[in-house]
Amino acid sequence: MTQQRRIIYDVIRKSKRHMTAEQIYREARQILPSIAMGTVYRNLGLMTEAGEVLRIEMPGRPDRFDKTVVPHHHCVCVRCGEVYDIPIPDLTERLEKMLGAPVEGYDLTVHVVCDACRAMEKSAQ
Amino acid sequence: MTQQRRIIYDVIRKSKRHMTAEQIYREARQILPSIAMGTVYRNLGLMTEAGEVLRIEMPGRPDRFDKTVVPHHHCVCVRCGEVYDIPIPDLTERLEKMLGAPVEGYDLTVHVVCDACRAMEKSAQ
DNA sequence: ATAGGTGCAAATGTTTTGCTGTCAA
DNA sequence: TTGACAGCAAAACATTTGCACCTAT
Repeated sequence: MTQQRRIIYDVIRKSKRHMTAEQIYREARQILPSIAMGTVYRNLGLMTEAGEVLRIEMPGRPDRFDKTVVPHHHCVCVRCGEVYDIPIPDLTERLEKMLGAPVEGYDLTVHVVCDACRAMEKSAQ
Repeated sequence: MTQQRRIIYDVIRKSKRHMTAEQIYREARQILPSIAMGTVYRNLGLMTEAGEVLRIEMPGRPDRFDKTVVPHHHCVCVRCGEVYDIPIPDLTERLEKMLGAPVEGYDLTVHVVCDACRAMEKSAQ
């Protein structure tokens, strides 16, 4: 494990949010200014393959990375774009029942208005 | 409605598949060789906004376009990448119940091995 | 010394956009 | 005739990759 990889991992582990590669890069540069974007992407890919972090993919948005590697679901705020974990059970069996065929997996992103944005809207009106 | 837009729409309407912009472009060029990729994208965007076609977005794959505009779900074959409609009911209420909060919408793509690929695998072994 | 990782820059794939000219209403 | 749209090329955006160099074993 190189210095760079350790820094990238620490950034992800310390963050309460689900960060994009760009955000991780900016944080990592605070610690090691010479680190390159390519190195961040390369290590994120390797760490994802190794199961050390979880890559969250959503249509039309940059990937985000999660320190919690057990499979779980996410929602995205339609106002601010922030991504959060949500406590929803695995739907594979349900989908197989509805579909009547084996399911290899699925992508699910729930669109919501997050608490912060809801509070803001309430105070604004 | 311009000649180009009519052609693009016809290509989508006549196809049994869910085509990418690239595929639509290739088909359209058979009819009007001077048509430009930008024109295809521009019209796909306009037609999507107008509700004339449905844009199917999936992480890491090019968008696909569906002549069936009523909201419904799709699956993607993990072998060949082909996209199909699937008959699954709307999950909004279920998600809201599980989440205990309002849901603005959601993206769901089910990963499967399609019939064609399943048949191929069966005959191969 | 050597296998692998780094930094840099260029390429990738998809999609959008600026601009100038053209066309259909 | 004029506003919308075409064609073209360049830019945008997220991400990957080739390559020469470096660095820990």
